[in-house]
Amino acid sequence: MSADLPKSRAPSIRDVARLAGVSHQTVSRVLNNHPSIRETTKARVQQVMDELQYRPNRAARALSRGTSRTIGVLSASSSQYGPASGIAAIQDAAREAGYYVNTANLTSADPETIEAALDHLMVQSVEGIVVIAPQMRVFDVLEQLSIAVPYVTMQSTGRQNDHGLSFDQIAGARAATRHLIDLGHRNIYHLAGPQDWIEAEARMRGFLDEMGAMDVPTTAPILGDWTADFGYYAGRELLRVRDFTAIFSSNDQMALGLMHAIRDVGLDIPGDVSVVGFDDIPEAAHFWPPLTTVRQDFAEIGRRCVALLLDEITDGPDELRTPIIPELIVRSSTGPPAF
Amino acid sequence: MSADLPKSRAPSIRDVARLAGVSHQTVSRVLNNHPSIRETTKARVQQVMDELQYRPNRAARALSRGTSRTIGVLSASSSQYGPASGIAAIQDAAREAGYYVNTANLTSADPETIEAALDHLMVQSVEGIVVIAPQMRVFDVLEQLSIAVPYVTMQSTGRQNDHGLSFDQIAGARAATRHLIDLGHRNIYHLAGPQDWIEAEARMRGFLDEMGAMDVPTTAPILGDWTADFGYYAGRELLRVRDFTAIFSSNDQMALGLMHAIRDVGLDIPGDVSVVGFDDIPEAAHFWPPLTTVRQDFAEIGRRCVALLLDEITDGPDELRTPIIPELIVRSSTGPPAF
DNA sequence: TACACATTTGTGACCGTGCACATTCGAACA
DNA sequence: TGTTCGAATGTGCACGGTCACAAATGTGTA
Repeated sequence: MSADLPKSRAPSIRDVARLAGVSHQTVSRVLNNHPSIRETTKARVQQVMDELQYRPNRAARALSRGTSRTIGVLSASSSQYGPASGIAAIQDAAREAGYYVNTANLTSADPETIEAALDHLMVQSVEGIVVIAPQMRVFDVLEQLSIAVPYVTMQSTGRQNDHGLSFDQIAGARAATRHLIDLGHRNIYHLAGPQDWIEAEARMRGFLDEMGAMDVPTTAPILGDWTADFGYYAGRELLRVRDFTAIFSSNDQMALGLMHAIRDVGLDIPGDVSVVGFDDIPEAAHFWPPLTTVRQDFAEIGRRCVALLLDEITDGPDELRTPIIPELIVRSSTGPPAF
Repeated sequence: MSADLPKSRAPSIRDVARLAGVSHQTVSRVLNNHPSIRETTKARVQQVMDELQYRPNRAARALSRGTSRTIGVLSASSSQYGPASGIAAIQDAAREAGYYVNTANLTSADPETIEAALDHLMVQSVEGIVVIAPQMRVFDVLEQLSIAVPYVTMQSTGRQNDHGLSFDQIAGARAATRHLIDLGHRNIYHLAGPQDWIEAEARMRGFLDEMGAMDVPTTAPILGDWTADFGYYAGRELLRVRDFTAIFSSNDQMALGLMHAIRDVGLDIPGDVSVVGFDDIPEAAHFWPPLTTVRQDFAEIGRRCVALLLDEITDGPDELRTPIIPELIVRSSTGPPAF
């Protein structure tokens, strides 16, 4: 209410400079804590900045140095637990590193939508992209557009030019499958995720690999859509011909729907049918029965994604690519077969 | 590979102008589709833009017009279903309106954290903020800092200067409570959300109001933390003295934990205890038993938030503030009391 | 043909910051 | 006291758009 008249404009670097009796460049140096600045000068400038409540203008900064300090997130089904925790972790990690995050959601998977979402990110001149929509065709579009910035994804694509962060989905799926085989099951179904999803593919491969390695005959996996609704529907269908004693579901939600269907027809879990999920969402421990599942640490993966991306932006080492080993959480939805 | 030498710089408005044989201002006019531009000129410019793969630079734009076309989201527990769907909806709606979204997560609720998160948003000169972290103290900080931009929240705060979008939580909670009373229950507990949360407060008030209106004696609500784990723990505690026939939980996750605890001690749902949740997360229909709950359309609320905020930014009408009426979804977790 | 007037286009400055380069300052040393 | 050299600071311009204003061009009418 004293000297600070209601200027319409926010204070700029030059306003600070004037009041501190230095040049605007000196103020800039204080901002970026340049080494050769006298302590007294620095203190004086900082005091004026406080008084004026000065905030650097991000747009001007971005324009001037040609770099935005922003990373983009390309994400599908971001209201689900997995993607959502990943996004949250990415945001926290990015903010910690002084970066900003912009997210573009994919509402469908056709090329135009993907392209539009990418455009939305590129227009903001993001310096890198984390892809949480691990559908193969997203990568097709990414490669085809020859995006000018580095990108990483949470899962390994298995392609030549792999930008993936290999959380070892295959090992996780194998552990889950092995658990069922070890319990004595020989008729095991796999409820997979949607075709085209990298995670679904990897988990399916893990299932098939383990079944093959243990010489257990396999039936074709059922392709689902990740939802509990689909799990229920698939369960009802499968139970019309009851030729199995265990099901490995590609995620916890579908497992929940499955268990619902199994109980609906009056069967017991795990007495009649064992169920294994994947992800270990926080609710899984309270399903009925508590669900045996494979824990995936989304937060850790999110953090790694950012670290990897920033490394790539600044051309760092590759050690972050060592895969994360998943953990099988055995609860009460699995047991030996009845006969 | 012809004229476009590998310039290091991205093409600017002036590059386009040169090649199209017009002034840079004309190009700018094409970009902002100014009315008085000859069709032929416009076409020519647009063709050059395509050839050059020109993209307007957002930073330059923001700097020049002093407006960022960005809104901020301040969010807590953003990996949970509710906030996550809200955020996704906000992003979609904002993008549709030509706005960008930046999110800041709150990892804790102490003033410094809140202030830091707000700072993160303000530095990006957001034009408005959607608050999805409806803790009272967040608003304390918001008011105290006298934030220079408009903000809205999904829930009504009940304060004088209300920035809330009134999804009618109280009505929803009353409907849920009424449902239990109508079934004949007279000993009903309420498992509330954390103190300080607006939603928790509103649902609790709805519960108490309805109980009072129907002359049913009330016990003090139990304050939880929204998690299934807590629901389980609270259930175990409550069941040591079994003096109730129904519980109304403030969200579905806690209801899930509750049901887990109830079954663990060998009781039947709804035979011995009825349970009602709140939110209707997609999994609720597949809980065991399928959960009676109050549906909340997070996506719709998210869209409204953006609409309301943009209206406020541009000083529009207030009709969007009419509350959304929630819907009670009756499933199988509720029934008449045993005696 | 000349004039008024609307439509279309151009010119130059400016937004706030960082960079390259120039300058000044101050201490150490001959 | 003059010289040298690194540390500290200043100057001017560039970044890529938009804005206000000026100029050119086109159109209709006397």
